[in-house]
Amino acid sequence: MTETTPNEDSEPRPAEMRAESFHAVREAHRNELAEDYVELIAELIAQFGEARPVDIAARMGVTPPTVAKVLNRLAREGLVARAKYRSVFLTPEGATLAEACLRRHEIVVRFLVRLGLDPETAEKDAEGIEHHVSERTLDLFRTFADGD
Amino acid sequence: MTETTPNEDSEPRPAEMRAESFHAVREAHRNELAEDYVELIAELIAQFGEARPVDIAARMGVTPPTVAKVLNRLAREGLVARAKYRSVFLTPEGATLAEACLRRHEIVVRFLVRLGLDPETAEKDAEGIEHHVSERTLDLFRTFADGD
DNA sequence: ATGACAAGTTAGCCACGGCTAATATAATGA
DNA sequence: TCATTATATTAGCCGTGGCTAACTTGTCAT
Repeated sequence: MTETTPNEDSEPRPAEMRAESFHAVREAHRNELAEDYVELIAELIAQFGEARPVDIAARMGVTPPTVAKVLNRLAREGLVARAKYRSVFLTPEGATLAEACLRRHEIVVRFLVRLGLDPETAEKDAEGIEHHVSERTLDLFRTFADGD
Repeated sequence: MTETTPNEDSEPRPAEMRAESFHAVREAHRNELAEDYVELIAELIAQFGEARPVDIAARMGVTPPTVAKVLNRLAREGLVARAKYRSVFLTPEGATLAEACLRRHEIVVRFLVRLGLDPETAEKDAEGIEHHVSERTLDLFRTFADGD
């Protein structure tokens, strides 16, 4: 069975097109955590004037050492600035990313609520969905949320 | 920093509620790859009568050794059955999971298309979104896709 | 029947993001 | 002040899922 060509009438998506989709998903996963952190940091700063690892940990639902590791990566990637044993701040790039994420998050939540979902579940689902929504889809979401 | 919600003194979500959301997302991620594989294997079997690692690799966009590793995990978890150097098959549990995934995938795609997205992008986005949609949201998607 | 090629596996590397335990620093209050 | 507590970091473990290189097995044609 070495045939690579399906002889059925229903046309399945070509293998390399599929591969592309999964590539995109893996790509999204790599950015996902960074976006969640940056978004959260922005919120904490807005709320408390600073973002402490202990607060990040509580809200992300992980332990402080995990936060430390991730923050190191974010710092390495230029999204976050920090001094040892001090609070975390966003670089300009980090702030830009955070803003974009917040906007996208808001759109997804509003969309889901408009669709009829309770705000609670909407928040939860949005957390997972927001990183996998293309620009085109986001536009459709926004339009729909804004009143169709 | 500007407020993220129209109401300035609106309560931010409690920390542990947020943590719960992120927990759910991480949980989803752990199942995600398994679901994608099982779904793909089901399709390959339907199409060719068997699922070969080399075909899985091509469609997942990864190398054969990666496929081998993941298949080992799936076998350990009882989703997949296999003999060395032979094709892969689904256990009853694997088949059940695959069926559920295919259904969900279909619903998400139909929903996105109904929203106005081109089928191509719909497929891509669905690949990422489908694993993060709660039952409640899926119901709403189905309803919207089916008529309205 | 055998030799060449395709396919599958194993070994071994890496980065990531979880964790616990131990340590270092900061902040607080008696 | 200084001892205690709270917070942050480091060290070190684990599983996962990428990869390449090397090896084994299967398949097919001659």
